[in-house]
Amino acid sequence: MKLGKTYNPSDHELDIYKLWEETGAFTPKNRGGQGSFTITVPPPNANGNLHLGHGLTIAIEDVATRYQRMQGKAALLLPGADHAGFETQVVYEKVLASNEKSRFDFSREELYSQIWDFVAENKDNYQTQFRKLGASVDWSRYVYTLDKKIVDRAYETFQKMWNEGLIYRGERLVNFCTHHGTGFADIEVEYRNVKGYLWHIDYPLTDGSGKVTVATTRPETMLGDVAVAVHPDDKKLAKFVGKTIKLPLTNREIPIIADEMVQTEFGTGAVKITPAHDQNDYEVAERHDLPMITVISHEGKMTHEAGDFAGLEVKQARKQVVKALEAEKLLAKTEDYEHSVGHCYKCGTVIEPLLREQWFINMKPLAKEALKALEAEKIKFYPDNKRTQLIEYLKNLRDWNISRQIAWGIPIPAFQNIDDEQDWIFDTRVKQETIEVNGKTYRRDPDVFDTWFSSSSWPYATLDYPDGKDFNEHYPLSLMETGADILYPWVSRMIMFGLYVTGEVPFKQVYLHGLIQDEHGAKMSKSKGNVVNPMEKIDQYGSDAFRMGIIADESAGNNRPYDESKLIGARNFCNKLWNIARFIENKVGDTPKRGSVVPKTISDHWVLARLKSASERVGELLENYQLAEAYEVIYHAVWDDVADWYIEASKSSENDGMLGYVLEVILKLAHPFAPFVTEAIWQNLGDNKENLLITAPWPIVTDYDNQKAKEFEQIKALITELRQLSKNLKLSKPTLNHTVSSLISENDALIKQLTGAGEIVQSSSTKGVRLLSAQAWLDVEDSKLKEYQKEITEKIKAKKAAIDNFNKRLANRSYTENAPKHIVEETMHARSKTESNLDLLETELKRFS
RNA sequence: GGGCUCUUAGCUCAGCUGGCUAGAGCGCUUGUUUUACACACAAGAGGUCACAGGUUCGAGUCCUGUAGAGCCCACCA
Repeated sequence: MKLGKTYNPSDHELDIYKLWEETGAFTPKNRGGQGSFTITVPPPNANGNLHLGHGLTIAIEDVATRYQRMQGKAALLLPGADHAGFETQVVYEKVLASNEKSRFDFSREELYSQIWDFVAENKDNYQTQFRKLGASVDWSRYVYTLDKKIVDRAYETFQKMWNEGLIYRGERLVNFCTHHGTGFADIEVEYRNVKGYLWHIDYPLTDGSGKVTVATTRPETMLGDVAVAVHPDDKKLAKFVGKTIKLPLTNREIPIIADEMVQTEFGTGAVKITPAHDQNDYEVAERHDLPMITVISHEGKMTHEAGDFAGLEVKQARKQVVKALEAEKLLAKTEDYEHSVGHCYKCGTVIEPLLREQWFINMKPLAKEALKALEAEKIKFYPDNKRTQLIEYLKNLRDWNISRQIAWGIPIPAFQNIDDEQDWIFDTRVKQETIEVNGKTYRRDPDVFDTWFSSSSWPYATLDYPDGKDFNEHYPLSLMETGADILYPWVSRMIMFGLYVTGEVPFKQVYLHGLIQDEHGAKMSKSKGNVVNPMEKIDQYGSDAFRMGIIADESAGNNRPYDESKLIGARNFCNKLWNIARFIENKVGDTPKRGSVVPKTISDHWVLARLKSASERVGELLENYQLAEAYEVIYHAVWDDVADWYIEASKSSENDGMLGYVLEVILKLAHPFAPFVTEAIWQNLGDNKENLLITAPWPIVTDYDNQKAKEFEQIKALITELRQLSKNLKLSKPTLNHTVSSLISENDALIKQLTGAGEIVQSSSTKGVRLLSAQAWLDVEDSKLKEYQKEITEKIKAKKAAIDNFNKRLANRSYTENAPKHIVEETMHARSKTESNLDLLETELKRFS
């Protein structure tokens, strides 16, 4: 089949992907490699579109997987999709809003089934996009986070924790979004700096002997104050401890207590204690056994405890309280004040710390095991500093609130005795609202799990823990590759859960990629309109170009701006591969003679040397996940070594077996990065239908004669020098004289081909310009030699500087004595070579002047 | 307050265990239609590796400090 002039990705990509899929190429199968290689793809939202980060994830994971597959390992890239509880419900609420409905119009069951259908409608979308990216995932193992096996694992884990006392239910301060009506884990709260005020309020002592001034950013919470705290050693304020205060705007009397948490130098040195709405205050109240008064409801309104202010929105209440205090002349001062306030990461509503009953996991024991594993380096991190970072995080880990008050998620398998609030039991009959156990009636907890709770089991749940075949063969995973931003919420928890449930680390390596920002380094966001859509880029440049372009800038852990020029470079590279194939097809036909590789010319030996080194180097780099560097090595092996040198050289002396072989090797090398174009070529050349490139073995390059390879290097240097001189001296078809170089005479056709030299003759004439790379002279008219003088002078200068450098180093006895022998030898070699070049140049200069 | 990064060519970045006469892509300059490719070929220009010290025979690479940029965590009433 004749290949077209340029590679047009869209002509091939769909067919090629279909071919892989239909032939079962993605199914893990050991082809002689050592063991298995396994990655579970971090599941994207089932209803969403892939963004650039997903594109990068797939590119990295697929390159690694394809490389390992070619190493003969049973390679598995396992795809999945996430129900993404809260995220998806938020999206669906927007859909409802556009139909002038809200979640309050439906029961949780109704909502759940509506969202189920909504997601089902959009699920194909993401699968199509994975295919466009060329993800070599095994679709037969596709897992959805609401699949039975995932839910079952979540329930088992919950039960195990319950039985072992790691799960507790308690009324604690919870980060609550009053707009979305659900609590969050600490880690999900987004803190932002907010300009506000620090209000100083006078609290009169009950005995009338004076006042204590407190400072607060939230005056409305004073209605829920239960004490005022001062530092026990505070020189001015400690004397008030034990007295009481008549709390303004209420008729309550509250004590003044001493607690070390108070910082005397901050604010007024006296802190109002509102345990129901502040984490610190909550802890103080626990220590001092104080009551907790809730004045803000889960809807963000003041409760009946707020007296006259009941029913007001928090913001309104704040204004009203300030006004009332002013009226009573109790507002001592209002200062501008910037501080950090928790916000809902979806809607931006200020997070209210509210007292709620929720399920918590005691994280200490889990973190302890994870710390042990991390400190023992049981998991290799790319980059390693993320491991250190995770260790610090785990040392200070707090308990995890896993209850969410939303519909879309996995129901928590816990039921409460309707006659005894304290009596909770574990039961998985969550489809029923009430169950009977031992003659008692229990009502289901209406909440669902935090989505991260079930995703924490991802590595083993997807592989059919505990007794599935996959679990046996593929666990622990070889690699967990994901965004550095979910190191804490996901990676840390997978490690803890993996250790807790399976007793093993869930993966042996972690690769964390950074964020792709826009071209100016700003975060991409829909609202800014600076989002780059990977699917559009694939349509524009092709899937391979997208993959390589996005990887070309990648280094573990670092954020980097999106750079389209890299995609363009990669697109050109695909075209280069295509045209190499086209050239070779013209020479040797559709069926390159694989297997009959006999290197004859020095360029044959040389290209084998280059390809061998590239193949080995790429292997090393990929084992270390230095993807951008591996890509660069392949890029230059293909473009410089094969296209610019080997193919050009072949035009003077063709070796069809070699051409076919060289093509085969570069297609294999490039395949992990550019799967479509390489497979498209492979399929076009000969009958490869039974023999796909995707499952072909990684090339082990055939033997060559190193001496001959080196000879080509010499000729290469000669050619480069000739081209340089011809260009600088504006020569056309110059004659090259050489004395007795058999290398030159044997390769005169090659030299002529690549330099446009006119004649190459063996002669004793030393007329013209002496080359540095060989005992040869380029025949140049005397008139042109004048122009060359300046260049020689400059070259001489550079050589002298270099020699000075070498001399300095070699004169230093500490260097010659301490540096490794081969380094010193290299230096000496370099010096003598530079010196002889300098000699030649100086002789030349003398001759000209 | 704590932790972690980053600063190398006009732009975006590599440079892993110190040996560099510092690399790549894109851009730029000059020339070329040459048995596939102008998404091309050939030849070039361009950097005191943020700064200051230190360790070392030798530092872009290790250490300390300074300046600037960023990310994350924390109970900033």
